[in-house]
Amino acid sequence: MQEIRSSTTRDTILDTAEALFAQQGHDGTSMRQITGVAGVNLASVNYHFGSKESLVQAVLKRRLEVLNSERLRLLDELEAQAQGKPLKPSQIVDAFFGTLLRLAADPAQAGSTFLPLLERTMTDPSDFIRALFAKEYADVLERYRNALFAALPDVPRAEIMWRFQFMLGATSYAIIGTDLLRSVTGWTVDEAEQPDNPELLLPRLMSFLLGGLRSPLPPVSGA
Amino acid sequence: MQEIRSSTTRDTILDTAEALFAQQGHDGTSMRQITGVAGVNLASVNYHFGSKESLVQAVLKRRLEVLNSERLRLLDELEAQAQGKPLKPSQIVDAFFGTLLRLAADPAQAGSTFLPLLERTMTDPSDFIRALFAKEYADVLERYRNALFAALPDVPRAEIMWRFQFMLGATSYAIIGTDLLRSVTGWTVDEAEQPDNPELLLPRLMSFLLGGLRSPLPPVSGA
DNA sequence: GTCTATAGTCTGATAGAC
DNA sequence: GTCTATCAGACTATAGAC
Repeated sequence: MQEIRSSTTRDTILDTAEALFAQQGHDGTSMRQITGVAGVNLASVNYHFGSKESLVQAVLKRRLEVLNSERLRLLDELEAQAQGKPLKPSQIVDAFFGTLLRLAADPAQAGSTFLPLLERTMTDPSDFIRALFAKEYADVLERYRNALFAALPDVPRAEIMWRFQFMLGATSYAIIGTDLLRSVTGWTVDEAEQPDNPELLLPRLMSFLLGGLRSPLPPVSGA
Repeated sequence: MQEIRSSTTRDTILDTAEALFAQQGHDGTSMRQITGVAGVNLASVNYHFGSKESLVQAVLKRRLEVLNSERLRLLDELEAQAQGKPLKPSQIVDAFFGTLLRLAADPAQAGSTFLPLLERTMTDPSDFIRALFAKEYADVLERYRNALFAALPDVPRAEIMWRFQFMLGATSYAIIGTDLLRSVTGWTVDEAEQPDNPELLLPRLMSFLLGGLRSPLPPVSGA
């Protein structure tokens, strides 16, 4: 499909735009700034991507494809091993949310810049963003939803959906956590650790997510 | 300080801007659009607020003051009742996060429009937004942090901070939950319930948060 | 206090030379 | 494919009449 050694200008634009969008949002970033920092011509964005909107989509899509295909691959693997039996909730949670955090440790995927961007974009109500997410997430969410339903047959499905939503939020804030709590609250981690190191963050998050997922059902769900 | 019966133009601008910011973000909303929808003159924003940036701050500040003073009031009340003994984690969590969700049910505080705006703004890295949050949240977070430390003396403080962060995220996504999961995933709640009814949502969230907060510590924290 | 008119700057996009 | 030059429109902010 693509020549092996293509890509200089196009990828430079993608990388630069990704970094700037993460810092300033796509609204707050002009094409002039992107091309200026990238050292390419202003017109090249329109030549390669057609419009700014398409550039935003391309930036997101490049990473989402990697993220979600890895999630699907892991789920395939787990289900093959289980041979038809339901998976353990912890396996599902790790495959979905752990994959996201492990991506943050992968410089090849620009994890440390892409993940804050992903988080900010998740809550962006623009139509063209919502459309992209709906498309990119459709398969993965369908598969994981069914896996969770099978893993937790006694929990009402509406409850599982809500808890999935809560887990999404906790994970999002885990990703931007270092920035957010520190800047808003001035709280500091007094221990000698790197809080943005996913090897430390992941077990913390997993423990929290599984505690929440398995917690007693609220009175509401006693249908 | 303020005349009892003042406020038409100024409050109309605040209300309109709040609604538009929630839908489109403050970047994506122009003063022309605000004044157009509000039916006031373009120049009146600068007259009443000085600049667009100040208007954004005023919109946020108006609600944050109500939210956080209620949080402080509840904590005062709880601590007075406890007479020096540590509070229960569930009391603290409900006073902090429950107050946020109960605001969503209060039409007088425009909860259903303000809360999505709050969520989107939380992750906005603009300096003038961060400065506002730091200022508005300083007291509340200091008080609640200490209450949690006292309530959970056996849990390492760094762990408590992280779990607080995770709870913030879960709550944020609980607020925008109806929109997010539904539009991105197409998932529907098949039961006959109003998912955005906080009387149903609150117990669900509380159950999840407390399950996460109390879950076994990850190996990391075995310091 | 409210308005009109406009200054001054920025935006995304494109036509056309090379 | 890459560039310059530029268009047409949007923006915030303000000066000044009423």
